[in-house]
Amino acid sequence: MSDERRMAVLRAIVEDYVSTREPVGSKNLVERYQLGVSPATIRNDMAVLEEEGYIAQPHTSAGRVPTDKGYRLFVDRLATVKPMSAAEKRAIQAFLDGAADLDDIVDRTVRLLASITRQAAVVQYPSLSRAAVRHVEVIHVGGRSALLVLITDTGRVEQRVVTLHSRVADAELPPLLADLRTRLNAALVSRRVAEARDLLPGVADEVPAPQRAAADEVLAALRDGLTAALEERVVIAGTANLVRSGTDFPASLGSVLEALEEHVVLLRLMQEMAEDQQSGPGGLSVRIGAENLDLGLAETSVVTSGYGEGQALARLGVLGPTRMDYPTTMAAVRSVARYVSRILAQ
Amino acid sequence: MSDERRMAVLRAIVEDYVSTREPVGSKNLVERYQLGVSPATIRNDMAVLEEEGYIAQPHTSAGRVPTDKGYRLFVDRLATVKPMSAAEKRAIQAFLDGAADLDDIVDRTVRLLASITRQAAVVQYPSLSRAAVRHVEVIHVGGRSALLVLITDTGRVEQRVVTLHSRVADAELPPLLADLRTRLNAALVSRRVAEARDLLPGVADEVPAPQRAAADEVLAALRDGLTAALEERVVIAGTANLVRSGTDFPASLGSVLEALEEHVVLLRLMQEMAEDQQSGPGGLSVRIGAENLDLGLAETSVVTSGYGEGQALARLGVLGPTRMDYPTTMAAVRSVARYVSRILAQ
DNA sequence: CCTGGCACTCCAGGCGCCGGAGTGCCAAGT
DNA sequence: ACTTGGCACTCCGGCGCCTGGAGTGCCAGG
Repeated sequence: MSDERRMAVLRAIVEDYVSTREPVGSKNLVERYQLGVSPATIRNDMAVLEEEGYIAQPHTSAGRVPTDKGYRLFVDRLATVKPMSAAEKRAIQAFLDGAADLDDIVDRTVRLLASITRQAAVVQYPSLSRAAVRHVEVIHVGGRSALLVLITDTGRVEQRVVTLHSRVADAELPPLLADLRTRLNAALVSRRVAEARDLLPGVADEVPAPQRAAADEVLAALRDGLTAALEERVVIAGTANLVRSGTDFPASLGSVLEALEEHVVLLRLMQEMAEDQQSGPGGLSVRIGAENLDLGLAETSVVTSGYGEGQALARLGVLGPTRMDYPTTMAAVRSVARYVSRILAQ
Repeated sequence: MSDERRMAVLRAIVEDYVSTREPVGSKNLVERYQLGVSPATIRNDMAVLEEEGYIAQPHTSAGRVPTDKGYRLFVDRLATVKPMSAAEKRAIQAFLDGAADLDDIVDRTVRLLASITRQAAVVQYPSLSRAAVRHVEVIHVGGRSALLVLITDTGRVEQRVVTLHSRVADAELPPLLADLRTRLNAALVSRRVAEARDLLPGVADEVPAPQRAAADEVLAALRDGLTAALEERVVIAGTANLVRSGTDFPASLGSVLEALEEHVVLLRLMQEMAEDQQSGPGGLSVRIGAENLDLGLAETSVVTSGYGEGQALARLGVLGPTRMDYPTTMAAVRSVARYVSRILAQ
């Protein structure tokens, strides 16, 4: 019972099913792949594979279809991630190199991923709790309003406008704000965002009593901005691609789109995938079908990779039918993640 | 030939077809609506309506279905926009009142529209070329970098980071930037964004020669920011709703999603609808089916309304199958537009 | 352990059939 | 000049039937 050949059979089944979308039978298998044995032998192997839960038949006397477990084994041990061609690599680089600011990078990346994989793409903004405060600015913009600007070392910028209601003379406002600006930068710069938020009360305590109320108003807004900077954000694209391969989603297509719009769900998924220790080389992580059933994404597979410094800043990836071409998808995700990381490194 | 009754028949056909999704025949029509005549009479009317192009039959001996032209007549002259219930109005208000900044308003609005109409919703950011500059800030953030912040009176904020390459002594940087800040605010505040962009060269000309190169670098970045502020942005939601009523889109569902992702297409559509002088009371405008064929949105209808000051700031609306419930959809779009305008007025 | 043969299963799709819903038209009624 | 009932006609949609083909499991022999 050559275990090796059975694996070859499983691989052939997955590849064939992915490309034809039809249950694959023993006869076709030996015709299309060099297995060197007769259909009857293959049938025996298939019976074992079915017993072990790697494949299944839709109904008696039909061909076999890989199960989620079968796909899992395939990506973990059988698939060889095909390297991308030089031309493709160059295209990726050229497309991403034109980006200006962070928003632009994220936007281009998600479109690029969607178009080269022909599936739905997801990119999470680099931020997480690892980001640190780079600069805080407090600007008096006429009247009793002030503008707060918060810049993190991941390139993210948050701003808030505060209109002060406290009893402070108009003339005192500018010096008060300038003072706050100095204190804040001294206290917060190069702290992590979450840390910085916890330090705000300490800053407030050092402000002289008469101006304390106004300072509190400003700090409340800043706290708001820091919280927003902690908040994860995602961008998606290529949902039309899901529809195109729509026959692969019996009935769930609607719920898939819903999940995609519910950014909270996506973020949780990305989070979980980041924690998967099974994530292979290059930070690639794959979720298959029912593995994320709880999220309303049964029948879908997700391939993601970390990106950014040490692949820890955030994740990006694609989402498609369980029956997807894992090797090429994984290659594309990995390549894009690398180039984006490189660009962000500047 | 009572023209009046024929219109009543058309209205009944539209309403029946919208609610049943099935071609409607003369017999059913007299049963379900109080028309006070016999089926044979209705048949005569229907023959005329078909002759005039308002209805059509999918095949001989089937019921009638409204054509695009029929829907058009319906919305223009036959439909009575049902006012929303007090409870619904309160719900809308409550949902929007919690919003913090502009992004939050837009985000909540688009989700709200999608959920109450059960269709796809689109909200364009208020900006357009009407927005004016409220404040420009130039901040020195350590080293040779400066942060530019641009605020418009529509609440939009753009920021850019510039790293200077010109030959300017480190010590000269702060005063140079402060000087620029003053000049820029003097020249640009309360100008329209497009106007402001054209004024930049004038500002540059007044900078003393030795610092001219550095100033140009800063102004280039600001020009960039102003251009971005001019750029239209849209947000969409509720694409899953389109899939749910998927049977109404024979084959085009994919292209509809594509169009939705191509923000450029949407913006052009919004633009065109804003120019439609047929836009009825309350700034409502409706596009039906093939009227926007060129955009890949055949079989789709779009209902939008302007919102913001004088309904001129931007547009919002929903997009769904041609066979949609126009009266309630129009009512919902109108109500939401009003509340958003009210909130933005502050 | 592989292989050819064989009997069995079962879906997919083509065919024919009919009922029902709908139409157009006409002649008669008001 | 409309409206109406009657009537013949059309045609889709669904149902049942059937058959061909692809696939399987099992067995006995190499």
